[in-house]
Amino acid sequence: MDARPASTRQMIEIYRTSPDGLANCPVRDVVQNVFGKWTSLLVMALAEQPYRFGELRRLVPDISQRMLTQTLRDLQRDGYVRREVFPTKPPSVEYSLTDLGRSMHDSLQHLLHWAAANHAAVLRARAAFDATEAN
Amino acid sequence: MDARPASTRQMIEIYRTSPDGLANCPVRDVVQNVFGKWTSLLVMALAEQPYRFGELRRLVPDISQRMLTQTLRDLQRDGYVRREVFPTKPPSVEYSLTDLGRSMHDSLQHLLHWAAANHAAVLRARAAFDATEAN
DNA sequence: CTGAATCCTCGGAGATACTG
DNA sequence: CAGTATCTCCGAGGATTCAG
Repeated sequence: MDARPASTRQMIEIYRTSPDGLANCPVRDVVQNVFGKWTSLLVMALAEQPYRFGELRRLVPDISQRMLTQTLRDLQRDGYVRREVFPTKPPSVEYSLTDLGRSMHDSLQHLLHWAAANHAAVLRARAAFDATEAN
Repeated sequence: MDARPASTRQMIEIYRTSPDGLANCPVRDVVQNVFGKWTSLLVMALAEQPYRFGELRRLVPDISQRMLTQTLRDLQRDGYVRREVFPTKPPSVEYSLTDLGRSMHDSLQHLLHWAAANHAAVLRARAAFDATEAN
């Protein structure tokens, strides 16, 4: 429809023409998993440096240990995170980003920084919307 | 902590030091709302051109009309989408991206394209993980 | 220290029917 | 045509307890 190489139109077509309808859409399959409640935060942390389980737990105090375990496992499963076990006296496990994870983080960065920079604008929009909606 | 202007470390600090803990974190507040099941798809569609309600419905056949209404409303509330009502004989409503929405879409693009390009790699990682996990 | 196993809650999301 | 109103279901996510 237009000249752009990977146009939004093409992206929509990818959504629409995926095997089992939209359920197995490639883009969504990836993106949805990136937007769990804790995923982006952990990816950001691990993009900075490798961390051990307990370090991540202290770094993100609000996460439950169940969610930390599960999110790390999901990230590992999708190939974003590497898990290394060191058989020390109390066992220690180190998590780090793979090349795939680093690559994904680079693309995610744009949105994260945009969000940080434009949060105020979104809040203003919300307040204005709620105000005009209240009548 | 380091030289990067908006470093991941700073991003993590933004997460950690937000008013009510992580609950009202600016970054997450924005990002979470962008990753609803249909949000990115609708933003992509509207980034291409304005659409009317029924057009969006046909463009995304799998979405229920309830979710279409609700997602569009959420997008409008956060200032990403403008809603214009034309009092024609059968009323018609047109949705289009605002400047804020277009700006957000530009940042989201990177991840969407990354997802489309790297979906195969993720699938391979998953298969390998599940294989070694099966024993 | 690094998890696994259970139980429970809450909200996202779908199906269906009705309305200006 | 463009929505609202209910009902329901399911799974993400949390709290707690147990284990290597």
